This record gives sequence, structure tokens and C-alpha cells, in this order.
Amino acid sequence: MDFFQEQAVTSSDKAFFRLRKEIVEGVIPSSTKLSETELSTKYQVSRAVVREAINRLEACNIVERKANVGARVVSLSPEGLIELYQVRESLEGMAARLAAQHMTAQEITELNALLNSQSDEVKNAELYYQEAGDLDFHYRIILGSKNSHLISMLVNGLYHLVRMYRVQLGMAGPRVTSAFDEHKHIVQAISNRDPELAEMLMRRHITYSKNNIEAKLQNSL
Amino acid sequence: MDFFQEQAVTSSDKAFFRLRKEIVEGVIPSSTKLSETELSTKYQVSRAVVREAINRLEACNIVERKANVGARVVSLSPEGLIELYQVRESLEGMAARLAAQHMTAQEITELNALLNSQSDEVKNAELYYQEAGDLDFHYRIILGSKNSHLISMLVNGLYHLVRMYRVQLGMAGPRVTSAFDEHKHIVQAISNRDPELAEMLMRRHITYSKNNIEAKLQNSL
DNA sequence: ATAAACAAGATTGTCGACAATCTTGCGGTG
DNA sequence: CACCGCAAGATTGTCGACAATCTTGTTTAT
Repeated sequence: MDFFQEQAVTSSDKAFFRLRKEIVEGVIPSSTKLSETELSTKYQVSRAVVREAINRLEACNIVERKANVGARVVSLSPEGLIELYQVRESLEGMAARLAAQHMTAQEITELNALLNSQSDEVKNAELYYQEAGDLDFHYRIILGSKNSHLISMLVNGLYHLVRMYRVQLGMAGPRVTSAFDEHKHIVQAISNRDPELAEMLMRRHITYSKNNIEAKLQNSL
Repeated sequence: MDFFQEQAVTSSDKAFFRLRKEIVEGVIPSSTKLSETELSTKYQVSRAVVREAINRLEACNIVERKANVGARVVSLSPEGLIELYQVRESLEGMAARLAAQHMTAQEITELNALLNSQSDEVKNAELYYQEAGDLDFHYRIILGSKNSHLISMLVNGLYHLVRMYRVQLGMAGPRVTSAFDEHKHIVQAISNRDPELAEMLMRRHITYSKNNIEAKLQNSL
């Protein structure tokens, strides 16, 4: 299930994962100032490891830092979410294109199997699908691109930010069955080794999600 | 000329910029092991600032690091360069699309002016163009997208890697006049506020570059 | 009363030392 | 002779203390 369960080897790793989790899940609210000394006492580690963790969070665009002033959690805005989805559309579209070229026959078979198992869940209205299943689908295609830069940008960077928005703005929306059909068509294009179509369908799929979210944001104003 | 001349405020900044420069320009060859103690004596700073600099280089994908083992400069490969250009095609294509929507009238005017001034240079065969002028053009469009994630990924990340490849594999190739015409058409699409076409032309432009580079790599084998 | 200048406090940046881990070469054992 | 284990050396990871910078509240001069 969890593809890349990144495992912590050093203290900084642990601090980084913990901090990221707390920020993404809103335990530490957005726009909060991150005090190095405060966190080091809270986590029972030295300031150096907290510092390194914060630096890594900055590289993920989860916190912003000013020299001699400090770091604070990024503030979420509707515009920021739109920007995020524009980048997603671009990168995941390319991922789908490359996946159609580079995925192995076995990987494609497994992807189809995943979709079939999810098909039952969708019929039975187990909306377990939305969170984990959607992620699983997108991850497989990203990894299937076999492009390490693409993978790194999406998996280590964007996806945590997207999740942060999802959690904190309460976007666990529906769009389940329609999204599922879109997934099916994307896999079909990949199975047919049709890069052009795969990219186009993936871009549309993400654009639809973006529009759906924009509509929700409108309503909540 | 230099758009974002990032200015160093802390010692770590200086160490980071210096290290990046030396790596990109090949003074420190690719695949070199980076010893923290060695660099700290060489740069006359503490190990902590070297450490932080190396961490930042890791975030840029310029060095790879293993826990408890150390960091080494990434190794360049033809496949790596291709992957880089695939990501560039994706991101800069989106940048051109967004630039067509979001650039101000003044920015577009300035972009046209830049092209006109370069037009003379191309005619006079001052191939000053290739390096700085090409960069200038692409940077303006990236910044014109007004998408901070896109800008950050390209300016802080990919472009230094691309330059590293260019310098070390000796890719100061021609393709001057034809690339210039492609630039002209892209700007025209942006002037017409045609996002679709701007993206398509930018993607083609980068694909051509990629093909050109691939051909050179073939020859040098 | 407003604004500039200063001082006290707190926070980040940098440093050198110690602890934990990995690498390397030697010696023992099958 | 090959392989495993172990010890010495070197390298990275972590720590607490000091230095440099920013923030804040008060004072002072216009």
C-alpha cells in the first residue's frame, strides 16, 4: 500500500517527518512561526537537528525562512492551491505520457488489477477509495514514468503540499465515480501505449479536480 | 541582465553559492565525494555551514547524500540529460501557457524589445546570443507565468543542473538562428494571448533542443 | 505628539568538541 | 584459498555554548 515508506535513520529524519506530519495535518497551523529552541525542547533533541529539519521543510516549500529572522509555516490561499494544481497538471501529464512509454507489461497488468479491485469498492460505495486509492493510482503512474526528477518533485514535494491543502481546507470531496471512470480511460491509453492520449486525459483529469475545488472554494466564501 | 542575482547574507549562503558554482562549472568534477571537514578548512568556515550548504545542494539535486556515509556530486549521464529535458518541456510549456494569460502588457512589450535587440546580434553573428540571450528569454517567460512553484522549481533547481550539463558536456552548440525564430513565434503567441499555442510552441522548441543534444551525444560516442 | 535613537531581550547563525556510524585492513578460521 | 569477524582510523551526526542579528519597548529630541 504505502509505496515509499521513507524510513528515518537519523534524528533529523525523525524530526523532519514528525514536523512535516504535524504541519500537513494542521496540528501546527499554517502561518505559525517555528521557533528552533521551542521545538528542540519539545522534541528533546538539539537545536541543530531541528534546524536541519526546518531546512528540509523549506526545500519542500512547506515553510518559508528569512535569514536572521526565522521560519514560518506557509500560509494557504486559494491562489496557492490553483498554482499547485497547474504544476500538477503539467508534471503528471508528462508522467502519464512517459508511463505509456516506459511502464513494463507487468506494471500495467498490476495497474489494471488495482482498478478492478477499486471498481467493486466504488459500486459498494466504500468511499475508502477517495483518499488512499486515488493516491495509489497516481503514484503508480508517476513511478511508471521512470523519470527520477519527475518522481522526486511530485513525491517529495508537491504531494505533501496538496495533502496539506486537502486536510486543512476539508477537501475530501465526492467526484468518486466520475474520477474512477477517468482513471479507467487513462489506464486504457497507457495499455495501448498511446503517450499523447495518456497525457491529455491525465491533464483533463487534474483540470476537472481543480475546477471542482475552485467551485467549492467559491461556495465557502 | 542578471534577473535574480541572489545575494548571500549568511556564511552558509556564500558557501552554498561558491560550492554550486564550482560544481556546475566543473572545478569540482562530477561524482566527487564531498568531505565536510576538507571543505570547511578549504573555505575557512565551520563544518556546520558546509553541512548546511551541502544540504541545500541536495535539495537542488546537484549532490546525492547517504546517511552516515556522505555526499557526492551527481554523475552525469545521457539518460539524465534526457530526463531533465522532459521535465523542462513539461514545466516550461506550462510556463508559456500561463505567461500568455498573466504577463502584463508592459512585460510583453519588453520581451518584444529583447527579441528585436537580439535580432541584430543574430544577423551580425555575435553568438553572444546563445548563452545569455537564450537564458534571458526563457527566464522572462518563466517569471511571466506568475506561478511561484513553477518559478522556484525552474530557477532554483533545474536550470543549474541544465547549465552543469551544458558546461561539462560542452554543449554550446549552434542552433542559433533557428532557435531565434522559434523564440519569435512563441512571443507572438503570447502577444496574441493564445495560451494553447504558446505552450505547444514552447514544448516543440525544447523538444528540438533535446533532439539536437541527443544527436550530438550520438556523434561523440 | 510624532519620530528617531537607543538599550534590553530574545532569536538565529556559527563554532569546536564529543558520540555514533561507516570504511578499511588485518588476522583468524573453515 | 576464501570468508567472516574484529580493531583502528576516519567521517558523519549531535550537542551545548558563544557571537551576530533582529525585535520590542522606552527614552529623548524636535
